[in-house]
Amino acid sequence: MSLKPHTPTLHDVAAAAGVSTATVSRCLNFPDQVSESTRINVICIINDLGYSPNFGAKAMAARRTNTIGAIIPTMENAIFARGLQAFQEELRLHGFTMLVASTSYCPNIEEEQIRSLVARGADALLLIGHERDPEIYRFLQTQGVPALVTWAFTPGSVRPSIGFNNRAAIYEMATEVIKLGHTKLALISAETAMNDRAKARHVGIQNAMTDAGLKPSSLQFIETTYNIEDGANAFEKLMKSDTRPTAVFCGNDVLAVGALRCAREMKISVPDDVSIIGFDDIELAQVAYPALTTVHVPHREMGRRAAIALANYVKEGTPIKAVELKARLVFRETLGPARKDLP
Amino acid sequence: MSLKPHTPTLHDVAAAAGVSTATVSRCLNFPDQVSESTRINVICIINDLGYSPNFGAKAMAARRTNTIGAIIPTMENAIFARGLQAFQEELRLHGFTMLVASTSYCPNIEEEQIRSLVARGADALLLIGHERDPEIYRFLQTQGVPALVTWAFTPGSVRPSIGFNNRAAIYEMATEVIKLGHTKLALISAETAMNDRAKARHVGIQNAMTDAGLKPSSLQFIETTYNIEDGANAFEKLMKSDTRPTAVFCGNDVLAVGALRCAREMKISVPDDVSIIGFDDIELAQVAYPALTTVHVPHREMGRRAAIALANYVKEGTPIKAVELKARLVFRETLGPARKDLP
DNA sequence: TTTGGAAATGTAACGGCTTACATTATATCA
DNA sequence: TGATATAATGTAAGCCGTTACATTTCCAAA
Repeated sequence: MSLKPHTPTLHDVAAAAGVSTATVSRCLNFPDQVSESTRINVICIINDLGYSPNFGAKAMAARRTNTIGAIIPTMENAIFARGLQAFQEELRLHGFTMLVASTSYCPNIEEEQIRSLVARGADALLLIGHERDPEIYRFLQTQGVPALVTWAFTPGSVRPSIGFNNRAAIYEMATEVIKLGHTKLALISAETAMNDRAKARHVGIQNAMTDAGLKPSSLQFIETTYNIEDGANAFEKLMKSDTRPTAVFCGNDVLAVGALRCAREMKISVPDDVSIIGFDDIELAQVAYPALTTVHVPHREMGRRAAIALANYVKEGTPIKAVELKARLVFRETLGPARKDLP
Repeated sequence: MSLKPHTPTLHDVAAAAGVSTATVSRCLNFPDQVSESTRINVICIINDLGYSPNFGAKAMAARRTNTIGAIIPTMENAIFARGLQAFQEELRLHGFTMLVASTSYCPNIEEEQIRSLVARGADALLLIGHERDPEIYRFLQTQGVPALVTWAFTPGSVRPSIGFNNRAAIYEMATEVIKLGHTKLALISAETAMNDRAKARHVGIQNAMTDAGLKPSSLQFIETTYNIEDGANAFEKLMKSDTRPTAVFCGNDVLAVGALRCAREMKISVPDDVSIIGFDDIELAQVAYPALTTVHVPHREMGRRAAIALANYVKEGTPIKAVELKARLVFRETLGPARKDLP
């Protein structure tokens, strides 16, 4: 019912400028193919009329959108924001626009979003993690839309990815934790269904336990969604259990901060009574009190590299090479030696 | 150069199904106008072929996209995330899709994003705050794209908005602060250029000071960008000045948390030595230590209402009514009485 | 059997832009 | 000055859906 007051089109501009639509189009897309006088004239008219090219028509005619879609699990916490920011900035340097969609960690919504972005003409897609219905990969195949997986790097995976080895990273951290004398470990994880990163982290800790002579089955494991509140709840449960762990790994910093808050409320001292370990190293981790020991994920670097790879692929057809980045352990204040005086 | 393996089109489906394109189109958009046998047949073929309608073509033909754009200053902190989440959820209920773009608080980028979303066929736009180049409003006018302003409610504004009165909210908080004996106040603000919310908050504090008999000019005022780091830096500067304030207002919780961190590093006790007040009440505020006294902004409600208003406007032409929501003061631990023993 | 109307389907114009190809204007050189 | 290369512009055929309108099919009632 919106009273569209006839949006100006290329034709209107062309008519007003006394040139053909082709010339106007060239003014916009290949300015140097047009004589200066014509160009200036046309540009003025475009401004006067408030003309703006219709994206749909343009995409259809050019069979190219210069748009790359990014589908992330959530925007509600900063975990993906930084990587995405870098992704976007780099993309822009290459003349691409980013379209974001979020899935709330739900595979169905993710599928829907993928279809939506493809329909919108995304020239390529950035996806988080490998694990999804093969049907989706097939769909992308038929549509001819390349997809790059990031935030994960699984050695030997079929699909190229730019990310880090989640398993190895947490393995390293767990090993350090165990060295400090911790034997009773717990993990507050994201839901592992359709989440290869979460699975890898789970396995990584278990591997470290095995290699250190601990029984991996003794790892207390809670799956939850990714909110501060959830972290607090899970932590409380852990602390009230009769096999209270001395070190609690968290699937991410958000969860860890929730755990930290809960510890404070319960008057449990961190790290004296219990150590808490995060994952991601978002800003929150430094601000938390005590500051969070965590695994630093190279968000920006991942985003940047992904953008370059995708841009080059779309523009030049350069094949995408898998890149393994390194996650780094960051020791701050929430990790300490295991308490010995407990039962 | 991407080897598009001929994306299937409506024609392909029609040919394969032995029907006309119109019938296929109807199967998709008005299934009940098609006989069941035809429909099933067509749907199967669609799946086999992996057909997905081309958004651009669809938008052009239907002259409607069912897409509403949202342009926010930043995704890097959670301030807008929650409101947007609610916006999106509600939009979805009405059959609309949301497209987000962020501006890094830069007017030029905002303009660019507005044009981009309009070009992409957004049926309407959600904007943060009133203040922007009038040229942009004119552009939206010619393009026939309605825009709704949110996150702000300025009484008597020409343009309808759904938000809260930034000035009044902080006025109320400042009045409480002054009641606690604070006379030396400071404000760490976002840049106020082209940011009516920031301006309103500045004015609100000054109004409260005036009304309480304080000189508004004594308010120490620092403008900065919106990162934790910036909050810390600004706070440090304030604490090192020779007119050290006893209460520091922050433009948002992110800045406040930065200030808090700095205070900890400088061994300044909060709230004994200095009070810190945030704005927004994002999750961070509860997690901070000490927990942040702040102004609770009804993010979700704003998002929801905005979605309803916009959806109804686009679908039925229902005029958009301005709505004033209430912000609420949340007293936690970072606000205390002014210290009396200081010079 | 005929007939009228509803249901199902088909036809084709249209939407706004790009671009290959054709045409015209301008500059360059012998 | 005329021939020719080059720059500038124009023409018109798509791109892929939707939808008004036309046509065909089907069924029930007469």
